[in-house]
Amino acid sequence: MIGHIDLDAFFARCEELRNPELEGSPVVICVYTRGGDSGAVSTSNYEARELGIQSAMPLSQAREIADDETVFLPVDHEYYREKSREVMSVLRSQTSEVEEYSIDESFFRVRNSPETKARKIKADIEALGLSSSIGIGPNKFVAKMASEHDKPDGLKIVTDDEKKEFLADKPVEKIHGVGGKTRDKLEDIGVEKCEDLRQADNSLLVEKFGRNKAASLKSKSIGEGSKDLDSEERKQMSRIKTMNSNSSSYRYVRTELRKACESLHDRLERKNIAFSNASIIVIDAGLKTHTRSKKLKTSESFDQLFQAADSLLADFMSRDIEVRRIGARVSGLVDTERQKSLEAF
DNA sequence: CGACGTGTAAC
DNA sequence: CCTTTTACACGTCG
Repeated sequence: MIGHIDLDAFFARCEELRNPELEGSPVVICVYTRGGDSGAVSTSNYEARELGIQSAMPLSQAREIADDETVFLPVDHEYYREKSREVMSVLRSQTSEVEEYSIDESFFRVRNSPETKARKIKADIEALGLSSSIGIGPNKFVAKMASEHDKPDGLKIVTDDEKKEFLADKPVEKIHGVGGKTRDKLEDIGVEKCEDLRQADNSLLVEKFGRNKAASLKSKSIGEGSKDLDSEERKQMSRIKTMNSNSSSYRYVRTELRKACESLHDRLERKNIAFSNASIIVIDAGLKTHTRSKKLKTSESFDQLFQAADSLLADFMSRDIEVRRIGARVSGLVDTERQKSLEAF
């Protein structure tokens, strides 16, 4: 079977750990932009969720519904990354086959006694001061649905025989890959629960979503999914920044783009990664996203990155557009270390 | 068929 | 009012 582990309110819990006085109060971890004037909620602890403060909520809105006990803190990724590494190494000491899915989630293979294994992992993580929810199922999709099922501090095992019933009454938006848009379209055709989806007319689904997505939705409705633990090779890397004020000046946006490229290139350099595609990401004042990209010969220098990005920007800014956020992205990634050892061979 | 841009989704 | 980073599917165009 496959297990899925999810750390409960991870960023907020990390902050509580280094400052226990926070415990019991609503805690909101924030991404601040424009000197704190603007921003969004990254994570909140369960006390803050009680107040209705959710991930991705605009900070202005979170401030409105907060009480005077509520503590707002800036994200500290480096610190959470450190804690995450501790957790992942505990997990790897318990199970050898692990797929780190994000900073606070992993899949792992379970060969026998799932409940004992899960309890052991949860206890080890608790010893680090963290709370986790574990789901175990016949594949990754069901495992993830199971870990979601009774968090926080949850443990849910769903067997192959149980999976259909387990999913039946779950709302479709709980399905990984179904967000707001897909939920609305499903609602249009009277599909609200997984059970409705299982019984839905195939040709109607194909009409709404196309053949591939229709098939994928159907298979999820009955709890089918992959058991493979995927490689963690990164396929792209990007850096995007909200500018201090919106601008339609190419000269100004260009200096911000340069900063994004510098920061992106630092990360590429640290990890010895070359790239063969460069893009810019522009988010306009209306929050609409635009991307422009071009294929390059395999490159690794900052100049190659910035020159490519800048030429895309010059082209894009020739029309009149008010820019809010600007960023750069690279793909076609190549590990230069491995590349060198291959060439030597 | 490959390159490119957009939309959707998740963390 | 509205962050950041990654992935993938799909449509279009040449």
